[in-house]
Amino acid sequence: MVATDGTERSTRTAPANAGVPAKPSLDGIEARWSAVWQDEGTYAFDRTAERGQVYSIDTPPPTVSGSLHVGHVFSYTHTDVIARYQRMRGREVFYPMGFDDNGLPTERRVQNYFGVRCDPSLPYDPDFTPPAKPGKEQLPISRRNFVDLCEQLTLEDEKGFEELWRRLGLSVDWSRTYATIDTGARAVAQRAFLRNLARGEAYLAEAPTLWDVTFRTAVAQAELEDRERPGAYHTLAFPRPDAAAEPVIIETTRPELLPACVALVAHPDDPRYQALFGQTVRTPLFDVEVPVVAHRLADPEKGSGIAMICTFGDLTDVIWWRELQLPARAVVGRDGRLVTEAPAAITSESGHGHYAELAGKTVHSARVRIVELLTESGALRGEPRPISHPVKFYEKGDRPLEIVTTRQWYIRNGGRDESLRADLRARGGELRWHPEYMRVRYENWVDGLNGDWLISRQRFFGVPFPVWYPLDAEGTPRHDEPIVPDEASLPIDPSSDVPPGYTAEQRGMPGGFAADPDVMDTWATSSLTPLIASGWESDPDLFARVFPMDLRPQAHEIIRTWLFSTVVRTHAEFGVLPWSNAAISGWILDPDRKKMSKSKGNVVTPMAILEELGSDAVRYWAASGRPGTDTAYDVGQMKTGRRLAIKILNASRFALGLTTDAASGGATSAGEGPAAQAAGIPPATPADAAAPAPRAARSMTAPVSEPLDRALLAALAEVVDAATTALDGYDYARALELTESFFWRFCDDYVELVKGRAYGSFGPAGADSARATLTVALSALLRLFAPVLPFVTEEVWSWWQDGSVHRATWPDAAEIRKLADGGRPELLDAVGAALSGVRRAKSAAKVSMKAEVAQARIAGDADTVALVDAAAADLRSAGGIQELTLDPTATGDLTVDVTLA
RNA sequence: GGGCGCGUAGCUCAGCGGGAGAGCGCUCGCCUUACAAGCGAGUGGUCGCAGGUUCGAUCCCUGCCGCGCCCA
Repeated sequence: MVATDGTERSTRTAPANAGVPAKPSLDGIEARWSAVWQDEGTYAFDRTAERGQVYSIDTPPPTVSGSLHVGHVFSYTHTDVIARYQRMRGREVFYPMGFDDNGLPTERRVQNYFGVRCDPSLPYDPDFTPPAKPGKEQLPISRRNFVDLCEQLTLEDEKGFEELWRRLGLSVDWSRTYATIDTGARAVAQRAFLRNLARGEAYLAEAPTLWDVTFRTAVAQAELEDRERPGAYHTLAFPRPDAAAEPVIIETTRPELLPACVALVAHPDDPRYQALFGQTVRTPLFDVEVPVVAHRLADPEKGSGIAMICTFGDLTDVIWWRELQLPARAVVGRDGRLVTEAPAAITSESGHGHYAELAGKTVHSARVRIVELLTESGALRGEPRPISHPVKFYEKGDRPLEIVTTRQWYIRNGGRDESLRADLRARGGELRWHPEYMRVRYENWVDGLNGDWLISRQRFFGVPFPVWYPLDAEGTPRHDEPIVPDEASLPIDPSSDVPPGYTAEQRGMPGGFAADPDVMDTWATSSLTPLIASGWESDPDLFARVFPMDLRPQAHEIIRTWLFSTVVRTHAEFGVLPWSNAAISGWILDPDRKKMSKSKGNVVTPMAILEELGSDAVRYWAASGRPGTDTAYDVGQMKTGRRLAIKILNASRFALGLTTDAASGGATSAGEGPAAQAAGIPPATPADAAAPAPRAARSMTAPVSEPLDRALLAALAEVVDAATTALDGYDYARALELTESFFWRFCDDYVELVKGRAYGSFGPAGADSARATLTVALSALLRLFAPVLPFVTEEVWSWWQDGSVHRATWPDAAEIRKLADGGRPELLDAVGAALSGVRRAKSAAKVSMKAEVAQARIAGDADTVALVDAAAADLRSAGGIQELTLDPTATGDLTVDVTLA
């Protein structure tokens, strides 16, 4: 028969049984089914679906400059399980894939890979080719050449990623990929920025900024981390103007900032310093007069309770400087060295002399030298006292951050506006979190914001700000009058594109224009992934069908960055949440309970393990990890998954064999009995009717008459209900556990019990009942397993069903329950316990399980024994029991006394 | 320092007011025509510690100890 798409599919159309291989195997199923899914468009998004029918996913774009590790496999599997479940529930799943190629990690990788570095002052070289091997010295190249290399390398990386994802079986629509630096993403990032700017949510400000001196870029609060570092308290004496008065003693960990000192500060209630407030002191060495001021943030417990305020040693300095309106005397430059020119406040000759000793030195060297100078002058009291204290670092950097005053773009995020902060906090409350307790991470973060979101980065590979500045007659940029492009022209690069109303010759000329030199923070682009993937402003029809999205899956450590920033952007643009659900995955830990990360060198490459054990096995492990819970990398669990997959192959082969071996009653065509409905087999079409109907389907017209069969189906219906509830709550692990444990009972007890009857030992009615039950149960089990084990379930499905299991409907508990017709799940437990008792006796006697039992006597309470009695014939058959006696008079647990033959 | 999560069998983890569970491991057995990459049976835990609530606590409350993470 020819399938609807025109391809030959012999396994689906041959006479019964021919589709079931004699020796089923997992070998090669990943490649085989990935290709079929691709060819048949199994996961293609139907963009005619209405919004209510769509389930849309804001997939995390992995950073292509890194490599995928098992942590990715872990969390992406979780999302895929949900996607597959929703698809089977009848939702049209919008599941795109992005690649994050934007930003510093890519720059670093390109530098190392090609042995180059970006020098923006160089002109573009159209003939440039990178050296075959990176040389010792990094080759300086132009910005455009550098960006070309970034794009070249990330394209290769993307290919490798896609190959792995396909192998893993992600049900992504691969026709819908994006990269965070591609044309569409740049246009979205620039458009969103221009809208922020127009509404006043984006603004340019010259302000003290956390600065990484290695990368020479500003960094945002969200990218900070505290690291414990050794330091030392230095006790310094500040002389009073009245030389006779006692000097003021302060303690500082950063004596090199003494030339930047603008005041001393103590707590307003501190009795020790009441008399000093309003007075002045003079800085040692530099002899600058500074006031003693009061501020609540001065900690009376810390050091001597009085501190020096420098511009700027830390973020508290910035607060003091701003709130107390102190002058700026910056000494640390963007390169992390003390600037050449002494602050103007230093006027004395000796002050200049001392400063000259420090100028040009790194912060570290300056500290060493100033300690010597302070010691010589006598201002340093005692020895420095070593301490350990938290120091702020850029999370990707390895030198402490400095604070320098620079001009930067900011986006309002509630950090300086209580009403916006409250609104954004409320958005977090609106979002459904899985697991629920992850919400507090969001709230902690919002509550702790101390400023707006700084989005400028002084880097090369990123989305440029779509902004130029007019130059006045002296050639000085007018930062207060930025020139912006039309939205229609986006994306633009202001360093090569010319603003409206100007000519290219005017670039950099007085009266002309200059480009904003910076690029946006990667999060400024990543925060727009729901808009990039949905075709915001470029495909309004698609956008209306998929946005706001249903799900954001992501890791917990980027709630403050990715999740929060996305909420900020859509709140500003649309006044809505970007998605209704956030599923937060945990981390992968190595067997020593350490987080797996590249820097720890304990990362496992996923492709090897996928090839060794199969994708379903690895997915099984991933899906066993509870939502949000950190999970150990566990090869043993993967092996269990592989065994499960093999078991599904074998059990399916057997069950399908049982349902087709013996001649069966009716000759009706497939898909018309009630069991056929419950098994998910569609009604026959005219084309199908011409072909021989699989016998598996024929027996499904038979009624499920036996109590044991009804019990099995009743239990199955309960499992379907519970698994459905679990998946609706994003608890894929619970759903898997329920399905798996039912499946083992199905194999070990039910199938063993009905084997004889299904072969026809007790006549056609009993056989048909068993076969119908096996078929219904197998069909439902395959579909329950399908989201977690897409390959093996598709393989088995193809033996006897049309179409993909991944487009089949999710099992319907009500239909199964109807077939069960009042069957009692406890019957299965009771008969299972009886069978177990018989096995125990054989095991204890060390005889084969097929050994005959002369007599078995089963005692228990009347109800339980009656249940066993209802399946007595199957029990006798499965246990090889010649004489079965039932005693319904006992109390307590079922007991089984066995006399072997 | 504040917040959140977690401490249950040798290991990995479920359970979360009335019988302490699964998988792996280990022991013993079985070539049983679906499966020996299998099957059957068994072994194994004062459920972190100390109080409290309750007729009853692994489960709820309080405190403590340990581990992890987030935030300062």
